[in-house]
Amino acid sequence: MRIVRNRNEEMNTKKKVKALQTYNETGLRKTKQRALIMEIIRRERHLDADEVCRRARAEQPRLSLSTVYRTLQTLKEKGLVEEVHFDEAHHHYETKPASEHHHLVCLGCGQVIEFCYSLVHFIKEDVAEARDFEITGSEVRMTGYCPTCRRSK
Amino acid sequence: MRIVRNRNEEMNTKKKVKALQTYNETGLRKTKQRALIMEIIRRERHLDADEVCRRARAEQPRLSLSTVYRTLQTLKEKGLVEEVHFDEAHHHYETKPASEHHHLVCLGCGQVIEFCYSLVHFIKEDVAEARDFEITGSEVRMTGYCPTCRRSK
DNA sequence: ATTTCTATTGCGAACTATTCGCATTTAGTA
DNA sequence: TACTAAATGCGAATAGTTCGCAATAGAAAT
Repeated sequence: MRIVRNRNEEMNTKKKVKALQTYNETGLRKTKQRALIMEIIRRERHLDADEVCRRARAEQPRLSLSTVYRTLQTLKEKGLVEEVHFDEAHHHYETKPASEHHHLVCLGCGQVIEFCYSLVHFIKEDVAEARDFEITGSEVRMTGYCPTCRRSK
Repeated sequence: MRIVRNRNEEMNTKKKVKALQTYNETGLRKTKQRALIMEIIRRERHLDADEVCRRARAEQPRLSLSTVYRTLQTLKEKGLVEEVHFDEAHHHYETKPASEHHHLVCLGCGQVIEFCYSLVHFIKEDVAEARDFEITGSEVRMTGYCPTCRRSK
């Protein structure tokens, strides 16, 4: 564990409120890189880090892949971005959605469909109670074949 | 796509039946390595490749990590093993369970609890119909904190 | 039991995803 | 405008996984 000495933590209440109004209430500095990354994943969902970087470099050619990773990590910690896990051995990212949703992945063409299901929330509450867990996240992923890919098999 | 020329495919029916009785109906050759890997993941659930390899080497010190990866992959294709995805950027494996189950992971101590929920199956059928997908797999994962870890926070 | 055929293995190198250290730049203050 | 710490870019390091290939070893045929 390292000690995080965040500017905000040292401020008095009045200043803190002011600070929190900058950059989307996160207390993070506004940078072109971060804004662009945020914009890209807001526009297109469940990209992986490399895809984010490639898209971003169209506008900021010198953007570093490390920065992309660091930024996604930071935004995830701030709760603005969610990491999703498909079958692949790397992560995908998306802006935190208003309503909880889940993923249906076609193994043929790779398309990802998002779907909502209030039952999932119910399961979550139920599991939390049954196992006495404080549940912080849940992810439902289904894989299969879309109509088109099924036909061409 | 490469052409798979499997011995069994060339056999006549009579011989084929005989072959299928060897090594658990899979048509795979019986090897010490494969048997050991299978035994290890049957005994202990959701290990990752490296953990499987370390445990196996207690008995077969020269076992190669590549073999572990290849074997898990093969067994997965044959439907004997399932790959599960936690938050980490690598896979975990378990023998295919009799009944579909899901995972609850404690972010504090890392323990994994398996739970069953027939509702999940219902959701699966429902999504399949609504989106016209042939669904081949589903995975539900919840993360949070167990009672013990919650107390020590 | 011996031979034959090819699946499987071990090894090291290659590859992909991710993180880290550090010098440099830059946003937000004072 | 100057100061300070956050954020960036770069290249190296690490972790997980796959690949190529020669050597080994199951299973079928003799």
